[in-house]
Amino acid sequence: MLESLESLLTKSLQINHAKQIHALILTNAFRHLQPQLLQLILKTHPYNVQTTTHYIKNIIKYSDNNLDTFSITSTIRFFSKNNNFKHSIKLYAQLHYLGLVPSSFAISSALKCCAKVLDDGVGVLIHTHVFKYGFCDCVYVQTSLVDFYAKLGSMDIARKVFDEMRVKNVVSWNSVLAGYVKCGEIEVAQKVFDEMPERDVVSWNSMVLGYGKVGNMDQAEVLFRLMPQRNAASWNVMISGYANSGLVELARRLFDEMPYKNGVSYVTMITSYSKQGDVEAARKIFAEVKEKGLILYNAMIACYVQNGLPNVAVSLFNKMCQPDVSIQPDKMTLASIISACSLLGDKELVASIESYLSKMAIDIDDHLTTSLVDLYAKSGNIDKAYELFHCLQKKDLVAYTAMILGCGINGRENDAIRLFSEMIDAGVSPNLATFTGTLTAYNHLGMVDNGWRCFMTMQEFGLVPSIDHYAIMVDLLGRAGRLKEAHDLIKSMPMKPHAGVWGALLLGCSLHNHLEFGEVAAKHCMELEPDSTGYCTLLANIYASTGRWADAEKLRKLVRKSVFTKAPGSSWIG
DNA sequence: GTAGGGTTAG
Repeated sequence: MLESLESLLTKSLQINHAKQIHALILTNAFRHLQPQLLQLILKTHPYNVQTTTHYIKNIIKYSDNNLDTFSITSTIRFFSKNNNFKHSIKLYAQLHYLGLVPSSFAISSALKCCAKVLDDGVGVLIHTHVFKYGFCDCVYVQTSLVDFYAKLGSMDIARKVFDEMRVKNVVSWNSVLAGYVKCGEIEVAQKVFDEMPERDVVSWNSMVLGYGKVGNMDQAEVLFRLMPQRNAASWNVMISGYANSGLVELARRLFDEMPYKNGVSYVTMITSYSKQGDVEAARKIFAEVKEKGLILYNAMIACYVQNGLPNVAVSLFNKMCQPDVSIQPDKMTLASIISACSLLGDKELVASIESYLSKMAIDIDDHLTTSLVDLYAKSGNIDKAYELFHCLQKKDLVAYTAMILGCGINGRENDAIRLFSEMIDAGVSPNLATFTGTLTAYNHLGMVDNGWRCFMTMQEFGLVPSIDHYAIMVDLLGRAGRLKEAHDLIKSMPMKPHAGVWGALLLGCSLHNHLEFGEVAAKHCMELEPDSTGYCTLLANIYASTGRWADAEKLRKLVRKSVFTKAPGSSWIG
């Protein structure tokens, strides 16, 4: 029986056989055959990826560590191919733990995964194995090392490994080239490109990408026209290059011109239009695609969320989950949907997302955690937000900003300010949103001087205050009665103040009964928003409290009159 | 080995 099962295992490539044998082996008696079982499953693919993953995990779990290098390597490659990089890395660690000698395949696959998830710990460990097990002349292993360090941004090490390679192929050259492109060193990349003994379409694409990255689309275009052959990636890097330079029309022209569009092309166009705020153009592209995949849906959903249409995003999400479409959302989808929930304040949807996360065993990474931090903070559960915030592997700009804003709207201004200085100490650079949150906190606390100092540090971070930052500062100064400073700040603004800025000054004036600036501010407000009566009322209050009763009454009459004449649709007079 | 999707404000 045992013998026949073993020979069956090696011979059986039929899917139905594979399933039967699988069932048999799981009945305990044949545990020792699990390495072969793994091979069988990986060779025949009797299940879909999800089920296969599930079984493989179980087989490994119950294998009593009797797996061999070959089965583990195949499994590492299976996980890697299905974007399950963390599992690949874990398995490589297990291989090492079992005292098995890794193959060149295991090493290069595991390094690839480390590069994908930027796991420098395991990656560097694998580098020591390369020496230990003597893979110094294996071009695949060495190239994976170059690629790993290049992706990590450690170009000096990548270069060192590359220079020491005795045998190099075009992929090795492309790896260093892509590394220099990635960190924006286009001159060095150009030098590498010139030195290359052989170039293929990937080399050319990297150069086109590199020039696009540094904003030199002219040179990118020159290379694009010059390259001996193009593939879809060539067109796509040009499209995203133009899109990232804000030249969406040129991107679109190439998109229309390209002979064979693929999924990436559509997604690139949708994302470009999304960044431009042109939701309708993005939606048209989306509608054009016949076979819609997960990434396309993700791009469209993100577009809706980012452009203030969370409800549309949620309905598209619901559509993709329906049986006739039946696309499994992943953590990217969920990050956008959580953001939508946060904007909508939809408690029911939040509950269903939470159960989905646990049911589908979604890998909750820092990105996803950050969107949850924002969600809980915005919905008032600041303790839970804090808890998740502390669970983050790496607290980045977005996480700090979400937390600072969250504290601000939950009355924890002191926490917001503390988090701000914590983030600066941690070497994380704030952006405009961070300052919005922090300045708002100072504003609520009425801490004028600290707020002012904070405002002044914006330029140290290379930031130009937006109109809203000015509005917060005017509000802060105005409430504190420092009306001249507020007025001076408005006059110094490089952009035209909107009604919110003047309104903040007017509010300050009404709190402190300051007529001179109050009249100036009110005049601007009424010019900018002639339909709004609130400004008249504020000015009338100033008149009244400074004893100018006649002016006050005149304005109030005006207000009453306009209430009766304006906006008939919303008026009870009808 | 090159190209595409996610999180923070308004």
